[in-house]
Amino acid sequence: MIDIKLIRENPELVQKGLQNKNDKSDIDEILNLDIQRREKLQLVEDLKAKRNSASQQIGKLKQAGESTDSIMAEMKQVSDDIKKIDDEIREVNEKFQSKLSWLPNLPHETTPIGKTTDDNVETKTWQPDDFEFKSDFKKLDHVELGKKLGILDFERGAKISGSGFPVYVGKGATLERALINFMLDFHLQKHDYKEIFPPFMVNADSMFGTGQLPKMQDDMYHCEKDGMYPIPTAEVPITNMHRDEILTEKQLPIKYVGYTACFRREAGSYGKEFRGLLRVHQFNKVEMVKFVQPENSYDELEKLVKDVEEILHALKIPYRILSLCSGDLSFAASKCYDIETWSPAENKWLEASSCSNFEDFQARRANIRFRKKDEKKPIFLHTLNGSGLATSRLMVSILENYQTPEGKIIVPKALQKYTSFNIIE
RNA sequence: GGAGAGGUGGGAGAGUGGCUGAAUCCACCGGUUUGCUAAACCGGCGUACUGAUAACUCGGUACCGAGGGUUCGAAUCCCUCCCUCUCCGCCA
Repeated sequence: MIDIKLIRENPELVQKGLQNKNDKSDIDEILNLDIQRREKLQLVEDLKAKRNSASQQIGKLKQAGESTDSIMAEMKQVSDDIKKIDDEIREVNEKFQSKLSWLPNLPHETTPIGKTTDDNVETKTWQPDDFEFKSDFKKLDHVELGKKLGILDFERGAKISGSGFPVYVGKGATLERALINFMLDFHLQKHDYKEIFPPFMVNADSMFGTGQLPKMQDDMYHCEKDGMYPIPTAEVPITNMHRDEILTEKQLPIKYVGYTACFRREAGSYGKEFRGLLRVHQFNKVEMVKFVQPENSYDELEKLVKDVEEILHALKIPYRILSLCSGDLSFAASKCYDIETWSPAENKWLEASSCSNFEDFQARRANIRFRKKDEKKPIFLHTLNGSGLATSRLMVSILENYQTPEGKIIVPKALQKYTSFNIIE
């Protein structure tokens, strides 16, 4: 949520930021509702003050045994007026809150201005020193490899659930599990995160808190009967752990890491991108979430990216980092880095991680604050998260990069102690 | 799914129509005393919205699980919903 005070004080700045984010919302309408709302509020609160003091007086008069009929009749009228204005306020307020909840976060000043993915800025590329994968044989893509080795079964996934629900089989399943465990252990042991294993379904308040609702409604699965949403990312349950809480300065920064399955409808994105594991409805992801003091959040974002990079260094997967442009930023983000891993068969980069600073946007929605020494009021903290990483895209890069000319897969060294086999054939 | 009990400030817990934004205790913060620590004593201690002020602050309103209702007036009475706990049933 954008601070209404910022909109009041600096509407041009907010409007500009929204435009840079390709958002067409009109600030004037919100400001107008805000004025209406405050005018009515003042009116009704004066009446309530009047009623409160009269009521107190009635109490005293009654105790003294005096008549209260005329004043009670007068207050009856006041109460009726109050009820009417309160109804009007509720109506205006609902409209106001709803408009406000559709506004995306504003881009940070270091976020490159741009409209589309073409405007994203590459900040780094990396490949292992002993890059042994560039040999010149014809690389099979992950779908062919998966079929040939019997480790991925898309047809049966489609039968039991639908397209976009892959089945991992045999050593494929073990490799997937190894990858998850490796990444969790790595972040726990090397980066000092606390592990969380959250629910995979959340309520609407949680979805609102992290910014999925109301705007992304159609991108999510929804169990209407129970009002539950299967999570699109662990960011949602983990960030909402501290919803409506006031933390202490000492507790910060809080660093959580958790594995969850992720569920996405991916409405309207069928086509070539959907091939194999490239875009699926259910995938696995290890996610890092941080709660930090505002002045530290951009340092923490850089550290978050480093944490992701170290995983890829250990796995020896080539990658590049993009600083997303304003137009490509997600709804809640102020700044975001995408980390993309190399797929030699697809001959392109695949987004495997996204590291974002939401500043206080989510904290406002989810009402997450902390108490700071010498500050009278609790302060909204900053939240960040990053995938560390999503296994489906990573799996594509692993299979394709680690294939041999014979069509076997060498298990990356870092994963071998988790798989207990070194090769898939 | 059935039956019962309950939801009050950071925590424990009082309060059954006006003097209660809420006793008391604990925690926390500041101070006094004291070799240090502790103890004791004194003081402070919710949040949001809104208005005034250059600011320190001051005023108004709201909040006792949520939403409605009754009433001049609701933590307190009524209705609906949600959640927690106990027992029974079902179940991985």
